[in-house]
Amino acid sequence: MNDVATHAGVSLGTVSNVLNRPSQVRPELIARVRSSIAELGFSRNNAARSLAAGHSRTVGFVMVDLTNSYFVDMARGAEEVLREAEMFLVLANSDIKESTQIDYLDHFTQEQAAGILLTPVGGHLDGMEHARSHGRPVVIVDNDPHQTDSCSVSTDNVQSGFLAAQHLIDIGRKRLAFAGGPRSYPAIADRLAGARAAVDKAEGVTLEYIGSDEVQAPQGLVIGHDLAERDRRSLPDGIIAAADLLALGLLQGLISRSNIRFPDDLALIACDDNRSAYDSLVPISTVELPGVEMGRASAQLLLEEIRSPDQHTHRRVILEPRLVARESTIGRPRMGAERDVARPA
Amino acid sequence: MNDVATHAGVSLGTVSNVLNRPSQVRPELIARVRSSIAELGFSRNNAARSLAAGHSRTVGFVMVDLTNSYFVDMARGAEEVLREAEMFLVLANSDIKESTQIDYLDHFTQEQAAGILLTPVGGHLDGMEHARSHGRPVVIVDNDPHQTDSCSVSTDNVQSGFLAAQHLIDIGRKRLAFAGGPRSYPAIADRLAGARAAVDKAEGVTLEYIGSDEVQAPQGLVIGHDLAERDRRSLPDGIIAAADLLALGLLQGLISRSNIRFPDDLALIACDDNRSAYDSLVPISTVELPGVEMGRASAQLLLEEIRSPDQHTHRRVILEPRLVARESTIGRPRMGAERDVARPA
DNA sequence: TTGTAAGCGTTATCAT
DNA sequence: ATGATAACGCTTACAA
Repeated sequence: MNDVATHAGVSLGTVSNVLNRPSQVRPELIARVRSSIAELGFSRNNAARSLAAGHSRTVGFVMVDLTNSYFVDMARGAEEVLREAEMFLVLANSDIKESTQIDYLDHFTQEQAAGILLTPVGGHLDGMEHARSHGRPVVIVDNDPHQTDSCSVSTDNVQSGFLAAQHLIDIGRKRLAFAGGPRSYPAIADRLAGARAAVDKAEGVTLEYIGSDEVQAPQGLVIGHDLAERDRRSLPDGIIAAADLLALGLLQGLISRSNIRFPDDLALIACDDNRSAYDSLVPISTVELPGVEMGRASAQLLLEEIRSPDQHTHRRVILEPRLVARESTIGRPRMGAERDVARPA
Repeated sequence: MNDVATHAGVSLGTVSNVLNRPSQVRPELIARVRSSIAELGFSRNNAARSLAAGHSRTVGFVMVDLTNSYFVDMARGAEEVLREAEMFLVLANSDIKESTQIDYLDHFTQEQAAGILLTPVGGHLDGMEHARSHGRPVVIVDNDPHQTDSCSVSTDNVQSGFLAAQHLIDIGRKRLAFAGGPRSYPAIADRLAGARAAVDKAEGVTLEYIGSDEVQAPQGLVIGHDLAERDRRSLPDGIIAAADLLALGLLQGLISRSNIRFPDDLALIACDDNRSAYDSLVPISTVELPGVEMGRASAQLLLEEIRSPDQHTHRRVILEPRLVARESTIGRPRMGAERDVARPA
């Protein structure tokens, strides 16, 4: 920047002003400085900026699972609002390891990050306090810690389960099942509770619980295979899967080992939407989590705290999920002359 | 750090030495300083470190596609070797947008990143030169620019296609098809060329090309549906899919609309492994890209250039893919008494 | 409106 | 082995 000043024949301060407060500089000088910058190929030094300013223009996002589109959507949402604020979002993969999460939290703290977004591994907030105590605002995402001195943005999992079950009830299903576990995981427990609430509210509808120790595709496949063995009368006519990969596996397990048709014989709906799983066979209905909106909301809360740390008061934002009905519950859109899917014979 | 020095009753320089060169400090003082650090809850300021040192200890990875496990594997591999070197890896999502890629490249440059890893969007290297000219080492990943002043790490796509086709030939398939496009995409063209090479080398084996404008699941589904319409004699007995999601769609399209059995009637193998797609139905054979190894290799090249910028000479590393035979080509492992899969009637 | 100069918290180079 | 001290390149008063 010194070189630029010399080259443009102005002082260091003026160059800084051109960069940060151009309105306070004579147009003529602005032009001169700008052309010097271009000519010299000058690039600002953020280390120096951060040191002088006391914080960087970077927000760090410590993420649990990069391969899940839900989280990537959050990153997109957050990036969008940060970009408007002329800040950058960088990601760190905690890879579901608590110690890695702490490492990155510390790293962003040392980097003087403007703020930190955190999807806590298994709800663990360790390391967050350290970041806060060093002046780094933190927003908890996809997790509602109920009790904490940070803002948080999460989704209403009870509502997810409720919407899913209600949808099945609305299309006339009576014998529902909720598939997925473990129930010790709050998100799962909440969804189950929501489903139960919807069922209890309805007349003559039952809810069966089918557990699993994870909610990935393989567990779904196993459940699907098990269901395929059942005699038809004991089969549920509507299933709520705790997660979409589980639903995907379940669907495939059932289709490959039975003649059960979706949604005619069985309607299937998932909670949570990892889009990568849906481009196939029978598009699965889902209660979609508002990933992008969550990202936006968290970035906004973060910006608020960054800009006015004093008058800022923490908030817990809970966003509502949205029902997306697809073929697995409402069947094919009636247009065109395509053959039915999932009807092998 | 000044506070620590005062608190421990030593000089600033000594604190710095305890942190960076403890071997040159008397054990007694080390202990004293360390306990002061703990007591004061001191956290280093990386902005200051980077400013003084001329570079940070952070490597930036500008990634095209976060939701693909292939790239996330690279991040894991790179992270592993960087961690040993006491450096950090942070990720930026270019989201397949060239302008975003450039933005992040500039950002990491300004941040004085120790180095940059780049999976170029559509092979575009714009912005890289700028980073280099400002002293930031860059390693190109998953792309072989043949001509450039950077190290690069890529996979041998021709070999991918070759291995896939050879595997089908080895298990006795004669009428092969290669599915996927567009051929203007180098990775696809190379895989096709490799497949062709294997076919040409074999006796009495033919290769059909089935194009598509993308290699995602929906295109696979369409191809699968089309194939289901064919009369059985004109059907290939072995298919190489240009990418795994394409293969997944293809498999599902075929299973849902025909009685074709895998691998009995048709053997299916994919190039490229996005693991998220494989936990289902018929596990699909694939020619796996060595994501983790690529990440490790790129980080190593980067470290080399970071540590000795002068005597460093650029290298192009090309890693070999690996055949992973699964059920879609070699059938079920013969153990246990499980029913056959994919045999609806 | 523009220039001057004092930090920001380290690293690294000197003496000691 | 330790203590001073000069950069590092910017931001931000404050002075002109």
